[in-house]
Amino acid sequence: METRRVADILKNGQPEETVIIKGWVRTKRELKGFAFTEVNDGSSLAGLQVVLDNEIPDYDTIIKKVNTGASIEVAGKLVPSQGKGQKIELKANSVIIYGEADLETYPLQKKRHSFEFLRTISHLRSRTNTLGAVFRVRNACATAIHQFFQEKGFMWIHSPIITASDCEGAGELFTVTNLNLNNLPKNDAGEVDYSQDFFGKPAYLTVSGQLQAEVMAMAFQNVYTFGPTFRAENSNTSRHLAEFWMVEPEMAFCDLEGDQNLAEEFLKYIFKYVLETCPEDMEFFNKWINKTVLATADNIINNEFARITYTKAVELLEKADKKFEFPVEWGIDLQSEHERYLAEELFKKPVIVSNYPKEIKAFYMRLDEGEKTVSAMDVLAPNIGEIIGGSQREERLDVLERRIQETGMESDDLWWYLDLRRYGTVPHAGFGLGFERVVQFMTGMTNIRDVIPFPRTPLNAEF
RNA sequence: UCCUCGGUAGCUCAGCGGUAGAGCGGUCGGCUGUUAACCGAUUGGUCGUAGGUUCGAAUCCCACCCGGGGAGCCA
Repeated sequence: METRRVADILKNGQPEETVIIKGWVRTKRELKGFAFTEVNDGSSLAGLQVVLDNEIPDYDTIIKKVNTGASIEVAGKLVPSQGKGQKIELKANSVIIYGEADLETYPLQKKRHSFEFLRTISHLRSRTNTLGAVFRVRNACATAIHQFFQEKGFMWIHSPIITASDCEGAGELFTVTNLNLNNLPKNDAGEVDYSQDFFGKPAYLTVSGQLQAEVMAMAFQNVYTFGPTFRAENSNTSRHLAEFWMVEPEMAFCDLEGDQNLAEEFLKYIFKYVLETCPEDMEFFNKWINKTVLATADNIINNEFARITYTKAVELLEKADKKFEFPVEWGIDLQSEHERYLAEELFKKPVIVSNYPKEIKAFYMRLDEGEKTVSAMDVLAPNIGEIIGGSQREERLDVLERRIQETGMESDDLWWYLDLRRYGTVPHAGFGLGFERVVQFMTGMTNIRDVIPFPRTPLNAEF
């Protein structure tokens, strides 16, 4: 007989003759001669209440082993519940114990734990309500991303995880090598001789798939990457990971406005999708984690994002009735406090800021008329800050070469990137989005380490 | 990396120079419909690590390690 998922049983909500479920015991309430237990199989936030009484075979031995954390299989009858907390419950006919859990050492209790503590038991924390809900939402979010792009005819492309050049210059890189670190080959100058390394030159974990996405967009028009990205930056914040997932769409024949339109449509789509597919989990976050989660989602879905230029943003900040730690003037990079003011206090919704000074942005962003600004845009979200960063790319070979020089990049490494402008260049644009930040924003979780199953941060790679 | 707060029982914390505490959890007992069940009893500690001050240090000082929050960098 087929094993049923608890989510389906609860959704159906009807009595049934015989049902089998498999899962992990969350709680047991033992009375004289019978017991209630809640079994969770990961399919939903709510578990199924199972009633065990001394008519089942081996009741006395089984009841001692049905403890929080134990894995069991229950066969029985779905009946209307006499209690108040649930519509139906499973009256067990028989129970199989797969694996016991020693209550004296099992670290998860029937009460709330701090997220800090749960991080020290990442191999078990997914069995808690909150982390369970987070990872179901994370999955829904990933599904929504693929569905959004696939529906629009974007091709999912697989950018390399190992790259041999630090093209974007974004942050510190992790080196990839198979040289013997205890006996490094040296050249005449006493430096490490990478010609003897696996790739014959230094190699790194990717910090962005953007340049490769541009390559593929020059053949397939609309593409996106969705995969892991690495930064060896020593950042200790609630918004940074050394290993995180990034989504990077790239569109040929597209300008900055089209880029902004896609970003807005994209965020609306995934919020809508998650609300529709994980209503129970979202209610949970709204109740226990952050009471503005549902209102925020509603705000995203039903309002147009504000769109202002950097120049306008600076104007607004200069006349803001608020004292900033970092003073505002045209030319500065916007600080966290400035971004927060715009998104949280002034507009109270996501704000797209565009056309930043060229000095504070990357070399590949398209130079605007007047050559003071570039066609960049950031989507700033309340409580999270920058959630999306994108731009129209510089498609003009001469301008791009000039910008590479100005920003001190090594054009020899970029020969293939420049070739895209030599052969059939087109205006194109794209953006990057930190996947975990979207999950954070959506769930209201304050620390990014709690929205990825196995967080990688400085000094932390245990699991 | 910087600023700041913290590290005491399995968990969450109180104690802040003079015998190491509470709640929860665990264990045992009670209870025929529980819902983080309830009631009673009980168990549980190198006070992050190493130095120093003191008659005496969980408590004061110093260094280091680890964690939270904020900042920088960014996604």
